[in-house]
Amino acid sequence: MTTIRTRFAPSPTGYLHVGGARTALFNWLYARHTGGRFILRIEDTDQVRSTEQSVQAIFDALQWLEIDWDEGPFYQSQRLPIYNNYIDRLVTEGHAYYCTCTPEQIEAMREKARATGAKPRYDGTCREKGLAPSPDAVVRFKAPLDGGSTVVRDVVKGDIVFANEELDDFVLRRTDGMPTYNFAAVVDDVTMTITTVIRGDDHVMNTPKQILLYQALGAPLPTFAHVPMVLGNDRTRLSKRHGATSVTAYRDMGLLPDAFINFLARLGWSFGDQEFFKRAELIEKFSLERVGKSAGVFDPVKLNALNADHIQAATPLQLVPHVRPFLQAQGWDASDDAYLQGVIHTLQARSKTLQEMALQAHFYYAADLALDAQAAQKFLTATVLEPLKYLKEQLAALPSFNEKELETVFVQLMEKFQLKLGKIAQPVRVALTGTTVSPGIFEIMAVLGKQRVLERLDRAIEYIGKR
RNA sequence: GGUCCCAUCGUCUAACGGUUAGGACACUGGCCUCUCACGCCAGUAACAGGGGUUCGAAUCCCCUUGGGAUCACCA
Repeated sequence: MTTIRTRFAPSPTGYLHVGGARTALFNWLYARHTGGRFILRIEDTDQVRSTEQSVQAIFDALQWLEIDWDEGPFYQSQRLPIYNNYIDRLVTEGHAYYCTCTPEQIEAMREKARATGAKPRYDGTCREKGLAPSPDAVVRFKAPLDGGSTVVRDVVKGDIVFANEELDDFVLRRTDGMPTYNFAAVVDDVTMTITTVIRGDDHVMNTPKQILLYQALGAPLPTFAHVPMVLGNDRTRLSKRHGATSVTAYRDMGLLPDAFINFLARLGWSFGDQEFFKRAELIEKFSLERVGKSAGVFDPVKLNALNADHIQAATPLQLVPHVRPFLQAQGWDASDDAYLQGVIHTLQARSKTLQEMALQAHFYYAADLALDAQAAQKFLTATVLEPLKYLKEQLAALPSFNEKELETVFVQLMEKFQLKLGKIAQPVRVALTGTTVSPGIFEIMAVLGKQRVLERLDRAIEYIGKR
């Protein structure tokens, strides 16, 4: 049994988008599942569109997703000698040839073909000329002229047959000396001994060309797995119009990386009825056989729901490093880990995103908490003045501040003033949080601690006295 | 337009010839309850259409329709 070797080969022409992330994920999962190797390769042969920042953006996104690679990153721009070697070999063996037709001539060819209703393709002008290398010559592949066909054996799509006459003599190396995508990808996959090519199904039309190249090179074919596209809500290719497509944008919105990969995995892949997967579970259960064939719509609502599940399933300790940046972005000093864990514990079940959690944590960190005018007006009334004063006294006398004891104090208070919990809870909530919506008041008090609670009760009592 | 792929609730999907077509998100109702959530229970909702094959089709075949991908010296 040979070791499985997969690769993710993005072109650095922008940030890593959702579809690319899923391709990377599937390759990574498959390699991890099979105990194979996952290779990262940067396809930067497009000199004008490739940028340094894009490479960095891809690294950042993969790092956030915790998708690590075993080999690379390899840069195609640094492998020119290798491609040139194979070009020479292909030319001497008669599989490729130099061509000096200009782009204008090619365009004219296509125009003519279109006019007569034929397929726009290279007409083979230089095919048999036996031209020598020159600065303005490209190298073209000699596509087979036999009326044969090339079949792509795809693990997710099944066998796909292409008539060879659909192919033309495509360019392998440009006049600037750079290899083209199909050629560089094949040479790399051959030399890196990639066993399994997993990529978006927008690449199926390239595959017969690549198979022909494998054959010309005398190299064994890898297994192909073309995974379906990710669509926007209008069933067209996902783009900016549909909202964020950059992976790191989801990080910044407060998604957990494990939730994001869970969502991405379930978009196109399934394991019975199971929706929730921890990372290790994904690795354990992933298989190419269970990848579906049809394109799926990216649903941010479901992504958030799954994120909420992952937030709930995590421990406060695990969430600390993920939540802290969002708190800091709000301007809070979130350096106290123990306090933060308490905060997280009370907010976990109420937050779909880390961003939401940070917003809801406002009252835990605001030094000079403002009371919502409407809430104060409605709940901080004269009738609760005495109960609040009593509460403050009782709490001040409490040796420790835990939920059980706090509850006991409230039971006594309710009895003494003949109040239902519903009548006193909201005023207390407003006093402590400034609003009418929050976690349970006992848990809040336990986290806030005696000092803050007493201060805030004081301020509420003061407020009532002034109205 | 040529070539190629795809087709189950609004969305993600299960089903691998025999099920009252299941689950999840969303939505609606109820329960729980100190607010909001969480949780629990219940409900609405799908096999694109037409032909075959078969005792029996969501499942296999063909056609139609609809959607998508791709047709570069981009990747």
